[in-house]
Amino acid sequence: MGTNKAPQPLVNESLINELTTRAIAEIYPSPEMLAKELKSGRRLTAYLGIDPTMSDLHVGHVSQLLKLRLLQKLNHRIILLVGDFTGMIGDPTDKSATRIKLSREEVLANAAGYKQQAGKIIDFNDPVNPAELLFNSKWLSQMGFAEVLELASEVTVQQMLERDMFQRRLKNNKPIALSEFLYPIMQGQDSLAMDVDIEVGGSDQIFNMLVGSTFIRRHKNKQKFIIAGELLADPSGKKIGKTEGNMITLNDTPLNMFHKIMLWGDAITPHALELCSELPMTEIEKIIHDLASGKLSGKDGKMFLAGTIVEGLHGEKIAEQARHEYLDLTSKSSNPLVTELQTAKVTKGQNIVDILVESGLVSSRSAARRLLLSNAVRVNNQTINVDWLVPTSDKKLVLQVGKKMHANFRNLSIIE
RNA sequence: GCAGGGAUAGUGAAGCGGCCAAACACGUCUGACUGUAAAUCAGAUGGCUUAUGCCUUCGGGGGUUCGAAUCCCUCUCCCUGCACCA
Repeated sequence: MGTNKAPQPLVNESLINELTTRAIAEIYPSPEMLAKELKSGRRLTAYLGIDPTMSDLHVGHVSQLLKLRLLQKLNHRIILLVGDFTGMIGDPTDKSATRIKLSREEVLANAAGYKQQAGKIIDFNDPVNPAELLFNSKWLSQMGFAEVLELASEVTVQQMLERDMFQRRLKNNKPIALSEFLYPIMQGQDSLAMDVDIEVGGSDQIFNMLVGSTFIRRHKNKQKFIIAGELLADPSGKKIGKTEGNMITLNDTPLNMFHKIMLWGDAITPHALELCSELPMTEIEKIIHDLASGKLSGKDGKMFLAGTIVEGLHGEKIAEQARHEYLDLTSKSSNPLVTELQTAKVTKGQNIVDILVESGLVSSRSAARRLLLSNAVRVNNQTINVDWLVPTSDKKLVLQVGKKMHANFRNLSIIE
């Protein structure tokens, strides 16, 4: 590493404009100052930190990764930081209770897929300006108590307590672990250790990111810029993807991703296009206009959204294929024979209740019976009841529970 | 350390000796309607070889009782006062 000569930063008005205005919640100290810095010709170092608390990155990360991508295009140095050390403490942001600490093993396991998934958006293999992957345990695990105290003295308890989520917990008499106060300090130390100029993050990270700016100002005597992106939400402010089932990870298959996006409310389309795609803002304006005038239906708008997001991650060809498979899967008449269905082996005469449990589609026999009673189970698109047994004639059957997710389908291959 | 209060299913929260597998709300799942969207309406939501049957659940353990989520003892954890405090 580091044998290449650092590339010369580009000054591209439209990219810089995109970077400083699109999907932005806040830029510190100001968008203008950031734009000015980006045009200074100095090569800047920017980073996005992600705690490996989950095994996969999700759509929420896309807009921030796109910010990094823009910076990469402008030839600035970009870093994806895996918070393998901080992840073991747990960020208190937006948590009403102390977060459960993760074990070292869990953290590393979760971090494993990040590079590959983030690689769909930022380029780790660029010959001239590759993105870098760093782990913050590298410096945080080396710190002594004296250094920690030194940094801790630069942040006041009052500043910490200003945070809503701490206030809420104080009011509700919920505990606040002292280690949670140290979280922003560790994140600030990340900025110091990498000597960054820009930190990219969600608007929920503003407090933590500002601590880093404070440290940088005091210790490096320069301004660290903060690009705080908007969080994906529908117009009523409801956050997207908070529930497990609707969580779209960058590891989802294209079809799955396409389908999950189609389950979002229609109202999200413009916001999601702005955040999660690279579609030019002028195009998005047009979509908004067409949606408002009725020229584009809510459904078609969302189809477009799903196609655009999947294309951004997997390319045009695969996106088109996902679209076809989705249409195929959802058309009422066709047999839902799609690629990549999981297979379960069954024997002739086997009872449907057993099959449902053994194939992992439902968690208990009681649950299976309940679903059967409510007409939720289909074989080859035919609703079946509790008494159904594997027939002697067919060789392959498609079993479906409910009509929602791709994951609720199984190919049944019958053995003698 | 002392004195009080609390721990109930995914979450919040009722229940305070039998009618409790446990109200209600949220969430989740399913059905209808749709665009396998949203909204709305309806049902379900511990498990079991489907049973107006059995088993396991109300922080852990032990007891009282014909019978305990409910009473007593004890342990663990949390909260609130008071005391102590580098």
